[in-house]
Amino acid sequence: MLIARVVVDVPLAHLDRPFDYAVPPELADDVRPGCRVRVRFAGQLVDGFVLELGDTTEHQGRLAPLAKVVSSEPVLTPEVAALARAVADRWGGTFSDVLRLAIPPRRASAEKRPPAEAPEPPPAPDPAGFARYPAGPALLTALAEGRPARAVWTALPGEDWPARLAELCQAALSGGRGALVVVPDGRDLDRLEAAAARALPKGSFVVLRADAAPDARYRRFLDVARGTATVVLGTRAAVYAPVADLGLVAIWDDGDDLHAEPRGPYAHARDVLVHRAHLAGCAAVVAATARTAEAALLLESGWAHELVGNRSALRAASPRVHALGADSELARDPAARTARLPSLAHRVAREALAAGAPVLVQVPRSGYAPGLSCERCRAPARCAVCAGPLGISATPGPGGSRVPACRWCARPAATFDCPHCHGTKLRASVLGASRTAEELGRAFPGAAVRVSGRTSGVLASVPAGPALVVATPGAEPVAEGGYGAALLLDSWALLGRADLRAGEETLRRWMNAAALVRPASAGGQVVVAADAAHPVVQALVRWDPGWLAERELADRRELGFPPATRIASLSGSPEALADFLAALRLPADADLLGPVPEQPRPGQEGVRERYLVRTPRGEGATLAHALAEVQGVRSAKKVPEHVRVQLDPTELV
DNA sequence: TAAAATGCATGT
DNA sequence: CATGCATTTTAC
Repeated sequence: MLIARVVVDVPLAHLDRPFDYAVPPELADDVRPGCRVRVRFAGQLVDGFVLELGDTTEHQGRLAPLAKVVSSEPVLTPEVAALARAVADRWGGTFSDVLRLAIPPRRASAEKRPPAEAPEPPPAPDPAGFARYPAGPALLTALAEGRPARAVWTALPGEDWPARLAELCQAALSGGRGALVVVPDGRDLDRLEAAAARALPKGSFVVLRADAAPDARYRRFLDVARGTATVVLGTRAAVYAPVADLGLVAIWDDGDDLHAEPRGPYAHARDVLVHRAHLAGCAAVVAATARTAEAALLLESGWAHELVGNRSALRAASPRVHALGADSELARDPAARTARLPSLAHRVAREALAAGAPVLVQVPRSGYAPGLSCERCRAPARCAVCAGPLGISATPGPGGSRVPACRWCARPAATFDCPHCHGTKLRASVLGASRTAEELGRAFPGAAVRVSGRTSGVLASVPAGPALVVATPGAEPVAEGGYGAALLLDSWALLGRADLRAGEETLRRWMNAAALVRPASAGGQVVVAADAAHPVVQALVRWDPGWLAERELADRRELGFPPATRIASLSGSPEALADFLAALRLPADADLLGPVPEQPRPGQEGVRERYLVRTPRGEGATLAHALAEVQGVRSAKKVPEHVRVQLDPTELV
């Protein structure tokens, strides 16, 4: 008798295992490993995937028959199934949670198309693009020969990274292997797609983006599953794409928090990618302009080699970076930043504009005055009704009025009474891009001012020519011919954060902006509004992201934070947490930290708190298993209140 | 949402 | 303490 091992699509943790079903003779021709089926499960008809076919079962009782083969298309490949299982285990989630991210919803119409012919592999790429990196040509050769080379690539400032990543894919493809590249957002994906169109044969690659129409999304997924397209370019969910004969996985800007999956089991694209390279025995490239502590650990542990520019190439490519003194007015008072732009920043901007070049101005937040605080005691101003933060939006209200309002519940705050000191006046604690643009317009009359940010719309690029381009981090447009200068005005907001990653994240944002500036030899200058003695500022001035990443890693080791340790965050109501912890069998050397009250999220009710569980890195698997076990017991008992479990969450205070 | 297991009142 | 019926639990 033919038996199908089926993974059913139910979110219950205690049912996270395959179930055997008998294949009725009339379905035997259609059923295939990896295909979608419907089965009767606890009375209900549920969706599932066939993991494998066999002729034996461990199950004692009578096997139920498969109800239906939804489609014969093998969408769950053995390699992806193994990856999904590993990810679920590593992050304490369930297999079906991961599959929901990995396999897009089916669209029957897309399956009707006959599979296209796979294009011929291209020739190996010209290594000239990597000539400035001593280890570059060897990496290309390794990829073309199908060897599992692993690198942390730190791109030189001004690098045409989409072209380089396309060349890495071309190398893998020339050796007959597939490749997978993950980037943070749609704008980066557009650039990568354009570069791939130049370097790779037509039809050999597909672009997977989460915001694509369901039909197009499934069609492209099928191109990959059927093996017609062997290179996948995409955003974070693409780490699970079923690329045939995977030879290379790569990620761009792994420090960008868009790579952190906000849906369970909350796995980070870089970490999934590293797991995948391990399972598939393929090459891996963790690439960025800056460097994360996680990437530093990959180097330190010997898992990856460093791919960095040589000294002279770095000198030739870097802009000149100026920092301000510690006592500068600008460094201390955000409100003084633009209204009284320090003479240095003013001069640098004026010079660039006079030379006919655009100037990039990086500000921390979009909007007009997104953050407000009490004028007297400087405590952050909160909504009297829901305790959400007050702000002034970028778009003026009726009659051009700018009234403070709650950023969660949108209630206008006509009056303000500070709960700490009973002050009644508000001041801007954070200035937004719109406000900065307004003030710069006054400081440089005659210069065109353009804004790129979430609220006002993100620009992909700006033309050469004098203009002030105000952008929030991550929304900096690429300038044709490079920017003449960049002013980094968001220093205090970034460095002042209590966040564990504040230093690393600040350098990442600064470098991503500064990398768009022309080299110093072409007049490119960067002014950073922060104390020159600060290590993050030093790393920028010397353009040494590796040094800062090593320091960050050492700090985390000292403080006992990831990636040096493994930390699980447990959040929920106090009662649910108490219940959860009572059932949790902590690994022997685990610490339990907390509880700390959690900021209520918009639309969330009741008191929530959070515990952290810390274990040594080597105990991570034990911890994840123990957490999954408790989730299983709770789901079997049908405990109504959910406890959110996140392993190595990005935000750790 | 189907079968099996369990709970519970009822009648001898 | 068997029987019938309702409710809860299981999960192939």
